[in-house]
Amino acid sequence: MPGGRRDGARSAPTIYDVAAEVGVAPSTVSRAFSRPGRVNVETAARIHEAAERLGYRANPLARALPTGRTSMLAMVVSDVTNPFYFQIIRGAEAAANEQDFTLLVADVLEDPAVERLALERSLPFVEGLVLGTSRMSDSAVRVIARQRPTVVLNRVVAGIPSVVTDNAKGMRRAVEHLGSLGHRSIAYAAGPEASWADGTRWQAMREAVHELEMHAQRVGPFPPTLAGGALAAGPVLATGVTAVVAYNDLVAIGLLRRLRELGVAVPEQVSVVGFDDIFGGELCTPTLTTVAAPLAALGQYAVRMLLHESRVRTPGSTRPARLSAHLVERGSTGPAPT
Amino acid sequence: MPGGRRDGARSAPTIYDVAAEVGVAPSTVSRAFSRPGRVNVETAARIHEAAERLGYRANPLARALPTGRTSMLAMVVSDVTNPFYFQIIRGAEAAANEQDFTLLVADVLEDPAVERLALERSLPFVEGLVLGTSRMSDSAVRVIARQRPTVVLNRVVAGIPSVVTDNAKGMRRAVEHLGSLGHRSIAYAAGPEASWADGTRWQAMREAVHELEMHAQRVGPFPPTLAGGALAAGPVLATGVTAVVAYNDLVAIGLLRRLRELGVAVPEQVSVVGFDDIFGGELCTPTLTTVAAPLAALGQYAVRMLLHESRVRTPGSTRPARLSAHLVERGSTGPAPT
DNA sequence: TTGAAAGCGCTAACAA
DNA sequence: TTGTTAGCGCTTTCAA
Repeated sequence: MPGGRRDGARSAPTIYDVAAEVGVAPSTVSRAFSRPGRVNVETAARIHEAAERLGYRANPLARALPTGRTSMLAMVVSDVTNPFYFQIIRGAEAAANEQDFTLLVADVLEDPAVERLALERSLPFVEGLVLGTSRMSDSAVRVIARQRPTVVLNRVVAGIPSVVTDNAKGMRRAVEHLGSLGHRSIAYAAGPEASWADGTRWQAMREAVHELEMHAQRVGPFPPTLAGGALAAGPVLATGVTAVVAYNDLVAIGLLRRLRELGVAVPEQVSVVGFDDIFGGELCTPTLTTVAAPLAALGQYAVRMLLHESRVRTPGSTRPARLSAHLVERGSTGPAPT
Repeated sequence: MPGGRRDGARSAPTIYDVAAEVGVAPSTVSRAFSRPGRVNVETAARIHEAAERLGYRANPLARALPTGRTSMLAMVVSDVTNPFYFQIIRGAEAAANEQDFTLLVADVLEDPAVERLALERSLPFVEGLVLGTSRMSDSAVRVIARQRPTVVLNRVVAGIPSVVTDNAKGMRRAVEHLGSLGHRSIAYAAGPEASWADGTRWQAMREAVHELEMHAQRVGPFPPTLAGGALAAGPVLATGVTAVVAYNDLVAIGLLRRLRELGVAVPEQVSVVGFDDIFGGELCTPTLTTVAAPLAALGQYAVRMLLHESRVRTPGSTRPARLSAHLVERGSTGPAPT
């Protein structure tokens, strides 16, 4: 007796129990649930009534075996403790729940080996996945995407659907903001060189300063962490700029704190702008002006794309969906010193 | 042809393919993987070799159907965006991975209805669950626990295994610290009244001040959020105490910020202590002195208990495991004003 | 519209 | 130690 259940402790009712109760075939019960409309309304009613009475609940595992439909999606994030993901996860989860899917969140600790393992573990259970800032190579991503519908977040991989923040527009807003405060010479405290976001942000800054007749220089790269931000302080000061845009908020906050330790007044002497608008940006002193990425929307949109893709069974548009960012002006930016 | 796979696109190899390749029965292949040792070493070797060659991967869904073993655990948290959970989740995930389990994280948005839905959705897939700060009633928790091995976090439910922070000892440390700084009269900015942690923390403060011949008063309750902390500022100041311990870090940080807006110097005029040591406590100004809950350990321990329990198939000890907390002294506490 | 029957891929008694 | 066989609970073809 496999499963070791039918004995003693009454196991959960199955379609067989319901079928017997109503006096129809199990397949009819199955149909009544999985494709309503393909069964006589009256029969269906009796089936549902009996199911209700018996406390029947479909066993998703049993359903998944023949169909592959688990109603689960995975979201792989490089680091769950990174506040950057909070809203993204929440948005993704909301979108998944909306369509009766469960979201599996896998934390890969910024470690490619862990990432591979997590993927291997969850892949068989899920109908699709969204890769948040994956550390895998483009080709590795493509290998995954061949096995399950996949959407990548904040990165562009040729041939794979993706949803990204409109970094260019966001950076543009930041530069305009600084320009309007009288800053002419600004710096970019760069993040990991391998990062897609880093590349687009710096590129966008160059274009923006050009148009606005300002001047930009890049310092770094630095780790995308508080510590990285602290590291950036020296190099940034060395450039003599009056404002700096950091790769992300963590770097910006780290920078803020270090500048403070060095006795450099923010924003009086140097203005600082972050990127992403994570939790924490308004805890620090001064509060952080930052380019707010549409975090929740990113997660939500990615899941919707994924579900759409897996429904229509076709790769879908491969042109990245660009969600716009906006500037949140807080205390870390001010008029350029004279 | 159910499953709609066997056609065209070659579907993943199964134990049948491997069995045919090696010339043994499928059940032998099954055994070779699921209970090594119960098969001739040499046969096993040939099986593994062939499996490797064919790229065979066990289908966990198929395994789960007859056995109920999905190798998945669920962790239900009241709010994924609450920094309190970051390390807990990570600890839990690490412990799960250690034993080849996948952790499903479900965010229930502090909403009992969502919680019920999430539970309903994930329950059939998992072999056990840890309930992090569940909003459910004790009896609802017991209902769940009857269906799957369950461990509750930071809460004590009679008859259910749980792992909690040693709030009493933690609070004791905080009070001692304040006492040693010369504070004699302190306040507790309370959290939700329904919260188990809130009750034990306040209770512990009363005992500690009693022993140390200090004086304590309780203000609140306040929502366990930044906003709640801001709300607490007025009432706290009204008490005339020189130090306050907040229900948690979020409240403490909110309080810190509001005090600052009100022109009250921290720690010169009032010392503030938080609870939990979440990310953010060292971003604020001044940095936050806090009782550090063993977050990662909590998650880790909970999962280990769970796995143990589900292995031995017996409810296990129902006495809460108490993990100790320690005080992190930072900038928000200082000598009592004279 | 419904029923019978054959799987999905794996596990586990039981017998050999 | 291995093979045979009967499921796990559901879906889906095919025929009625």
